[in-house]
Amino acid sequence: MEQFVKVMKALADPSRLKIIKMLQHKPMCVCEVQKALDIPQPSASRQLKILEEAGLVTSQKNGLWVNYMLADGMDSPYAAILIGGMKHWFQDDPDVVNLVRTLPEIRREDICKE
Amino acid sequence: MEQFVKVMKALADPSRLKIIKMLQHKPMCVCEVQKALDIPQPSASRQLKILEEAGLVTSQKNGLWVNYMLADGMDSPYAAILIGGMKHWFQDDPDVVNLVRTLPEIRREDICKE
DNA sequence: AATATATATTCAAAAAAATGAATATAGAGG
DNA sequence: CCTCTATATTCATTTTTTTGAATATATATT
Repeated sequence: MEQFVKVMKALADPSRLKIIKMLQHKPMCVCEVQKALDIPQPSASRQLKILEEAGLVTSQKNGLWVNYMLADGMDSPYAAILIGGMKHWFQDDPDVVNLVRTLPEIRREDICKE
Repeated sequence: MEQFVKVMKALADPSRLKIIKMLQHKPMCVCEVQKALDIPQPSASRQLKILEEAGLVTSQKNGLWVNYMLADGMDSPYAAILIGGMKHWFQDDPDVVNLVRTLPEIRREDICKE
């Protein structure tokens, strides 16, 4: 029940939902998320951590970068069903539509060196 | 997305989860919930309201009593899938097991007139 | 080793949510 | 109309989350 509550809390936030919607399209590093949502870097890092601790997202280190991607939900039935549902939900949300549209332009090579 | 967040927040609380687990067995009025969870009456009322506003629970007035029961989720796909999942989840949680075991003894006729 | 960069953490302040106590409302019955 | 009872609401307080700013860590490069 504790783990379920953790998943619910992680998903009870629009920024984090947007992150998940973006990760449905491609893995992203912290600075890409930061840029896409136009939030400070520590904030992006924290949101991703919350999602990861809920089992909704996993990360993979690659040198200096950390790739965050959707979890498969194998270890949490709660995470699994929500990740599944979210594939279809919010497709028409204006914010999400916009975000996803700008996604191809968000590339770490262009963005993070500033 | 706003509605989804509301559902997540409603479910991010152990007391409210327990209420849902109880409602899987029978409709309950406020004072039954109050007694089952051993919480103050206003607290029971508020928790039920939060669940209702999230579309997870509906209510039906019957004279002085208000019957709360699980929603069918017809108006919210989010609520629907969570209500569905929760039929199977937490079945082994000690708190839930105990609660459900005491449930037959919680009857408004015996309890509320005090 | 020194520097640069992507990410993470800490800590204080702000915002949001939960709780308890008191009180209000609404319907039933005399 | 008055009272009783189940439920709802309000308000002040406390607890929990969130946020921003500053700083720390880790890895790559020179």
